[in-house]
Amino acid sequence: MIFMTKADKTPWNGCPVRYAAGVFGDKWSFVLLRDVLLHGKRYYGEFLASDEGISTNILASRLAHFVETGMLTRHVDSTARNKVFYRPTDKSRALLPALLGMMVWSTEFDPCSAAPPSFAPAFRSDPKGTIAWYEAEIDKVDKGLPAAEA
Amino acid sequence: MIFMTKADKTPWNGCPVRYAAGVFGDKWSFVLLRDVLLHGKRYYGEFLASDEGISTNILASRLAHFVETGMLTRHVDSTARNKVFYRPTDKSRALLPALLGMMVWSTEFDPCSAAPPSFAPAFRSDPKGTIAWYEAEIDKVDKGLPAAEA
DNA sequence: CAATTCACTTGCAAATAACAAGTGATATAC
DNA sequence: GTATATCACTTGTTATTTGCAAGTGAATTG
Repeated sequence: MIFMTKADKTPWNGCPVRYAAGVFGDKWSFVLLRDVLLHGKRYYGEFLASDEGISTNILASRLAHFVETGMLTRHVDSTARNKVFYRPTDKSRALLPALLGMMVWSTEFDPCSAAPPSFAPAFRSDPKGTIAWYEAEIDKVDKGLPAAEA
Repeated sequence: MIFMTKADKTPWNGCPVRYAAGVFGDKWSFVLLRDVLLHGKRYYGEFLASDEGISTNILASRLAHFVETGMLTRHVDSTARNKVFYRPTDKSRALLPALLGMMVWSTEFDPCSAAPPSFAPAFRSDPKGTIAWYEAEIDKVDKGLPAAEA
């Protein structure tokens, strides 16, 4: 479990910010959420292949943590049983608004931002519509996955 | 600098999620942002006193990182020159929407959440108004601070 | 002017991350 | 049907980061 110190015997005793920090408060969780929610990645091998170069042990531990915390569910690919994929749950999908909000912030303050200039204005003028668009993309990806199997 | 690995020579080359992870993608940054933006804390001693029990070296390094990345400015208290306070900048204040979004998410999914039940509905029905309320609280706190001095 | 407060710094032990090299299960090629 | 390759991890080792305790020097208080 991320986030437990001496002064913090009870895991996070109700503070929402600390709860969030416990679930995804580290850099690799950020990029995994991006890959799942924004880039349509589902397979272990896809996560491993992303530009940041996460190492296999860290990837495995973060995926396990996300499964434990109900952010992802793990499935064996029924058409290729040596492959494994992870699906976002309602809980992780519900982070989309916050994640998009962070991205708007980054595009505003990162001088090197490579986000399309239309993104921040679009989100600001119609946040619900923008979120709905990403939700629909997630649905499309998940429709293309093999039948779920624990 | 947070977030540099072998495969990541150029700091974050444009990805907004990675930029965000580099600036505040660790658990202590989350709670410091909470303390500054939501709890009106400004002084080194106030941050140190928060429930989580951050240690002095980590606090110093995180504050320095926030100053480097333009999230906070450091000031010597002109009425007590052995005390130091940190003010949020426009950049950190601009994170309020994302931070509040995370908190809404936490209150929805943390079974132990101690957030007032009115918070999430209030934010959902009037996000701009809720954000404006927190902005105003920040302004109030900053008005009470001694004259800025580098 | 002695004791205290304050914002850090330093040193060290423990935890975590990064990297490299397996391992066992499944899948593909012949 | 067997050899090879692919896949999702584990394991082991080293490097980096964290956490804790104990300073340190400047400024303040008594």
